[in-house]
Amino acid sequence: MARSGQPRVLLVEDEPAQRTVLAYNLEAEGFAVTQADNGEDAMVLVEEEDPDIIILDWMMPKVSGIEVCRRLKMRPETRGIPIIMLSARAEEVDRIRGLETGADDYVIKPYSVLELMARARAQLRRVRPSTAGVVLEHEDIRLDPESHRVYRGDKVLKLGPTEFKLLVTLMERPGRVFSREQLLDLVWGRDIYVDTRTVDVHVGRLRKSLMQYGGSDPVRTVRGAGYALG
Amino acid sequence: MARSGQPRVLLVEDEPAQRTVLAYNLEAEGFAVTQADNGEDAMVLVEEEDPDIIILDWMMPKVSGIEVCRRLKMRPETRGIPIIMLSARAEEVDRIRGLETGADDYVIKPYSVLELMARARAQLRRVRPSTAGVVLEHEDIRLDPESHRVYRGDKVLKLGPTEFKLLVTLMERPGRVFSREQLLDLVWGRDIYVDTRTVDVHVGRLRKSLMQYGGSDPVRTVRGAGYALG
DNA sequence: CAGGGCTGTTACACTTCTGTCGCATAGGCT
DNA sequence: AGCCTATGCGACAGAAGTGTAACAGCCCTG
Repeated sequence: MARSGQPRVLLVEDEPAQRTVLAYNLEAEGFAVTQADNGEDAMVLVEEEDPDIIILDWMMPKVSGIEVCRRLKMRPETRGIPIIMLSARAEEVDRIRGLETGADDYVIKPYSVLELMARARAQLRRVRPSTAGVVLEHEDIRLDPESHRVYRGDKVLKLGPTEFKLLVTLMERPGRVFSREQLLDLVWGRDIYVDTRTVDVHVGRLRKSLMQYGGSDPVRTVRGAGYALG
Repeated sequence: MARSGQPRVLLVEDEPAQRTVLAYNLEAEGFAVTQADNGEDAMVLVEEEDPDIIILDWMMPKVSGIEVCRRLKMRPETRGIPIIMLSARAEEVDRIRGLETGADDYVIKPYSVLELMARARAQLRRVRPSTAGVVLEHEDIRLDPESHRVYRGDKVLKLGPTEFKLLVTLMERPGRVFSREQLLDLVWGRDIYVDTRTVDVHVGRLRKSLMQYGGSDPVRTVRGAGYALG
């Protein structure tokens, strides 16, 4: 099912203050947030809200996070929902157990809110395009996120990993201008510190790749602002 | 309110040397910096300057950074301003997080200035993403902030960055007369030292660009007052 | 461990934009 | 009309933004 609009997140955390801060940040990030403070409610809300992603505290009264996770990953209809586990303990044992229960990612408290946001987005990105099965198209460029292939006309293009992510980002909103900072954010990840000029270089490489069999340059440079497709 | 120009940062740090270094770097990075060396002044300056982001030292005389943060996050009108907390040691970050002051990010001293800049920019981006998907229109001129494109009739116009920002400003309130000083403020940014006559020149350039395919002059000169659209 | 592909940075050339000046012209006032 | 000030506009040097090649480091794979 291809859904648009705000991605829905189910936030399960028993500590009210932490939950509030996280909810605030998630909402600022563009998520529609549903909150639960225990595992039982969480199980119900998964049904009702059908979230795109779940952020789950490990330690909770009644039904623990790990138990919620295990149950959800057992049921076929909820298995596909990415789960990020929050844990207070850093021991490797926990990490392994968390992943064994099927959590898709794992963040240790105290975490950087930014990091958590980045991971949530990454999970979402991972699940969304493929479940949607959408092929992105713009003019004569076709991009299949599932097979990781890019076509121009009837030719298959060869792109590097960064070029690919860059193109995905641009193609998700053709025409929109992305600043170098936004692109760093979306393509490289928000907690990576890379010179903004690097974006230029990769855009250059992407251009070259897109035109490897000829054709016009589909990437528009907006001086003083950034880059856009078309 | 859609603001353009330099992002404003309120830097609150009681140690003069550190404050100076940071202010210097922030300014070099394009921020308009307001400084405070204690929490009380900070609270006042938040009102007066309405900053886009606050960088806040944790340890300070009188009102501590934590307290400032807590107060600001409590009030709806200031809650949206991102706050980056500076803390002296890693363990303290835990405590700050434990206190749930609601800071948006934390940076541990000694920090890399580069990192702090990156985080500040990231926060700014998070809050001020883009002027919503609205297309500004006035008579036969259409301006799409997202794609950074300007049309007159069915022709795409080519504008320079300053001309574009100038036009955005004028189109946000068609008919309103903006003084040269206001335009400098809105388009160039707060404390940029530029001759007011420069506005004339850019208005001239904007006029030329808007009429590059013919058409009437949509910009009205109000002698002794400024410029307006229509 | 050598080779290849990819990445991030840097340097340089090139283009476009910017701010200021000087002078022409228009508008308003007495 | 005559005067004075505000505005328009072309020119220009310097600044800023951008494209690209070159390079060194990294992580693979064979």
